[in-house]
Amino acid sequence: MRSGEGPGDLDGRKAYILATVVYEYIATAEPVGSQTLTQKYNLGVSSATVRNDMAELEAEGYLVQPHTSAGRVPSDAGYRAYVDQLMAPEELPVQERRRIRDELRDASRELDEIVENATRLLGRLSQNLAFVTKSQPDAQQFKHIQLIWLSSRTGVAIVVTSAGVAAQSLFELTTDVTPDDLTRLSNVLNAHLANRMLRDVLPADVAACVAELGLHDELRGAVVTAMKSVGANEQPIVAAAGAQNLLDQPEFRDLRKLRSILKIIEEQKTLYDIVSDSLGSESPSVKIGRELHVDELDDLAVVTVPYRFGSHAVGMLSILGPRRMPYGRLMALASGTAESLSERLTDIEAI
Amino acid sequence: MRSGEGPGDLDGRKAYILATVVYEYIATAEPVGSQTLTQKYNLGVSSATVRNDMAELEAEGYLVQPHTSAGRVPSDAGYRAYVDQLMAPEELPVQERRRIRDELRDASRELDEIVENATRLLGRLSQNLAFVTKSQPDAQQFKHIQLIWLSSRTGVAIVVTSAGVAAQSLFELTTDVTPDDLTRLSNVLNAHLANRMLRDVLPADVAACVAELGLHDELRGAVVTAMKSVGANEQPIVAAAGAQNLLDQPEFRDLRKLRSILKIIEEQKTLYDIVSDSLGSESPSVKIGRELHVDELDDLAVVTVPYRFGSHAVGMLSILGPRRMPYGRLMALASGTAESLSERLTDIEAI
DNA sequence: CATAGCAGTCCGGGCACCGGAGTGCTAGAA
DNA sequence: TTCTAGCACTCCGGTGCCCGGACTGCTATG
Repeated sequence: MRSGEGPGDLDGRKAYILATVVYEYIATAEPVGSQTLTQKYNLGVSSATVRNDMAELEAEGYLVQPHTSAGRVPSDAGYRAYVDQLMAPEELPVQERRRIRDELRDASRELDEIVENATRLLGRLSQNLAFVTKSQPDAQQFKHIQLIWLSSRTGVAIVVTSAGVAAQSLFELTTDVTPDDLTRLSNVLNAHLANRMLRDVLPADVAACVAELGLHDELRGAVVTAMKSVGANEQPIVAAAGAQNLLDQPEFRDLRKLRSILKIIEEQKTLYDIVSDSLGSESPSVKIGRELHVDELDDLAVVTVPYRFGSHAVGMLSILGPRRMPYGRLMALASGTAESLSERLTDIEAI
Repeated sequence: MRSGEGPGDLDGRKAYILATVVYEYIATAEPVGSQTLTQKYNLGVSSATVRNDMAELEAEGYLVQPHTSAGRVPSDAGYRAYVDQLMAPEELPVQERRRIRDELRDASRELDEIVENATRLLGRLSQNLAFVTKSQPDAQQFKHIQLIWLSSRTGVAIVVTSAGVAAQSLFELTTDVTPDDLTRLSNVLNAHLANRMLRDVLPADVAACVAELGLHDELRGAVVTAMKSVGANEQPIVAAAGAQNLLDQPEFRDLRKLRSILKIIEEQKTLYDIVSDSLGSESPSVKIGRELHVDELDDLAVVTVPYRFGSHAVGMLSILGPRRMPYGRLMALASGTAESLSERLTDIEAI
């Protein structure tokens, strides 16, 4: 932090003015001037004084001016200070919290579908784009494997993990097996490996099980491949909902920008990258503008909160919207939704 | 067909003029005037004559004028006549056909993923929105069921159909079963029901199998539920790709329109409805403007072609774009992609 | 250190204007 | 008849201009 900058010099009035500018800009999407401020908010000083403070805040990097003789707009640093220090944290009204829970209640029993419903709900409530990312599969626990006999030299392996049924994988052998072989192998594997973390299951463990039954070593490959394939073909982004909400925001007037953003949403990879470093974190995080490290998303921001399945954080629920988003409310909304989602998922696990 | 209208009066020159107007408008997105026409195309008559013909074509409903003293634009009927009678069918160049095949070749082995890749490819090549719908699951063949024992009163049923592994369904019982019970029941079910059409599998059939082994009738419910759930939780739309391409078209200048279209794409239900009546059809179909019966999609059109898995048409590949789309090329492109996709899928089935 | 007043800047909406593209109609030629 | 040439008329849309409004920064003063 350079001297002369940073939170240190956010004394009472200047801090309040910064907060007010951010707040007002979030509400109106118009650059805010000193006069608007003194009129709408009870500052107790004149507009000239506010002007001086705003000039300082600009010099310190918290505000920027779109052009001379325009009002001020927050910079990334301005939003950051707002989120970290100035903003009053919001709570979700009980009533709304209940509504979220209710909406998630009568959803299906399919894991992905529940998560998807939560995402759609969040997209609708937040009036922004909501999306959800699953954590790395190797942070999942191995629960169960079932090898299914199809013909004497082919079969399907189904792997169940702590995140639900997760992968099926065809295999082909050069030697014959019987349905019974596969059943016995399934049982041995389950007995030996159940509840281990997936990343801790080594090919050698599998080989041991295969050898124990005197089966051909080929099967080791089939099983290992199946386990590897958990998550490999699984999309990191389960669902995204509410893209059309973004159009309402004035920052999307520019069609070219809109186009590249739509592309990013559709490709999903970039979205995943954005939240990937918060994956597994237990606390909400906010990224603003440049902090996203994606040129096209310069004036957007993302709020990310974890959700749990049982006791583990297994994924993140995020809201993508204009940098000028109501952080307090969206954070409360995301947290509330994630909480209800976690509860719902945990109910399911209890079966 | 009312007298005085319809293809009947599309004699040589007028038909040619209509075709040219549609062609030109598709290329330029500008209303076409009589002069442009005589200059760019070799009509052999003067612009005045063309004007007269165009006035007639307008009276007959094939063309419309955005406003007095503007050129003409095709109506739904105009496009329809173009597609059905006037347009020269296009073939995909061998080279392009090969490129499509190559792009699909090294894709994954997961069925849904292959289909999704094809959709993305089609979106990219067509520069429009591509999406894919699966046919009703009860048009699928039952292949295999596996009941997996989790605890003495719970388990998972996995149903494999001709469209690939399709559903898993948890069940809970009030009486105990052994892993062996489930394995035996799986075997009996497979022996009795394999290769039947899913819709022809009756609860009574399942009950017979359960009774044969002297198991509790509860299991019938579990199995039937699992079979029902094939496709129930499956999204009718597997993938949609290329929404951002739509932004390039001048017809999407209107943000409100764009917004409602995005919403429709995201919700998917409407997209499904649009193609649902062609599902299972063996031939390509085109729907133009009002024919879609969706107000918001008034000036869009859809091209739909079936793809096969083995010998059955199991889904439809569609392109959604402005009504002013290059029908010939897009139909060729969609057919080509569907063909390569079908081949690829059929290769897989051979395993 | 805060304030009042003032001169200066810049954006953006509104308006009038005009050129261009295209039409329909009528009268005359093939 | 059927086509063509010519003409008057219409309407859109881009351009340039102007002006009001909303700011700011600066300076002088309490």
